[in-house]
Amino acid sequence: MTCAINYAPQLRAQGLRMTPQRMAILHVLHHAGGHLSPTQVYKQARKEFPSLTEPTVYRTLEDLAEKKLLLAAHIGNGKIVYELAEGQHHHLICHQCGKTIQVEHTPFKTLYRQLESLTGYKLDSSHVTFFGLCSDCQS
Amino acid sequence: MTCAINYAPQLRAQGLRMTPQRMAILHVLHHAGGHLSPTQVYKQARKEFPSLTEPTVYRTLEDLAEKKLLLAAHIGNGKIVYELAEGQHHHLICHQCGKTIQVEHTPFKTLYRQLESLTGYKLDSSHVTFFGLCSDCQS
DNA sequence: TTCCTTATTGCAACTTTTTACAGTAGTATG
DNA sequence: CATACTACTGTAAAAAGTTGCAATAAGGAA
Ligand SMILES: [Mn+2]
Ligand SMILES: [Mn+2]
Ligand SMILES: [Zn+2]
Ligand SMILES: [Zn+2]
Repeated sequence: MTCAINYAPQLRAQGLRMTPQRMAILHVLHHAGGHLSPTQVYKQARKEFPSLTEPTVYRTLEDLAEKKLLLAAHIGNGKIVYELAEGQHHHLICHQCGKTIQVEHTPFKTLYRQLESLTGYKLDSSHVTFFGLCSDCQS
Repeated sequence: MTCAINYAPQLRAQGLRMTPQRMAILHVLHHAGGHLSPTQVYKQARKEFPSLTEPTVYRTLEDLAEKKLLLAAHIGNGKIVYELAEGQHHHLICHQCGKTIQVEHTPFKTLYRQLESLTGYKLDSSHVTFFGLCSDCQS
């Protein structure tokens, strides 16, 4: 739990404050080592900080994602999950069996540059989800 | 409203049935000419078929998207919208001002091929959303 | 330490989305 | 037509996510 205090400087740098609620939420995500849904975060973080409420969890996850401390991923049907922002990557999900794999950002760079010069948008290159059939499910 | 009957063969080909509920939903999407949220579809389709219920709308939108009659788009924060599946395209959304533009699939083809040979996944190349800053919001 | 500013939280009410299951109604077939 | 099969729908209830607002508490300054 104290490990989460290490995020205080990053928060402060973004104009955010460190609170026990945010400590609990960051701690949960820190130890999960993967993607968690808001509900999962809520249930687990409550164990460490029982008075935590849902609105706080949803707001915190959104705020921390906006400030790039977390990554949000859309995993289909409007489901959203979060993880600590560490390596830059994207996801491929099999919509037959659900198997998910990560891919580095590197192969995307060319496309991103093309899109940027084509549209004038400056893309933030983060955490896009693609769907398809994994090798097992293609037969 | 009767225009929606034209989708019956496509439904049938996928093992689905044409019902008055689906007629109403397809009709709404057909005349909207853009992306609608499930709630918007529900409210509008009720005008044409007042006994329509929410579970039917959510199920129908998912089913029709799965069978490729509709496209689902994740537009951030777990929000999802649907449109009739016509041209193949993707979206760029400005997360400052919300301005959304379409881009053709063509420039994605090379990347998709790379990812497929890299991962063994067969990607379905549909309707991905990217976020960034539009030209106006970059200053 | 104390004070001040304002970011953050909890509360209460609300909206949206999901679930399980029993009843209904497309549609193919004779 | 009449029948049978089963995809589809509505109901009722729960779960998940959202909103506005008043009270609280970080954390910088005095
Ligand atoms: Mn990830
Ligand atoms: Mn679209
Ligand atoms: Zn698979
Ligand atoms: Zn913009």
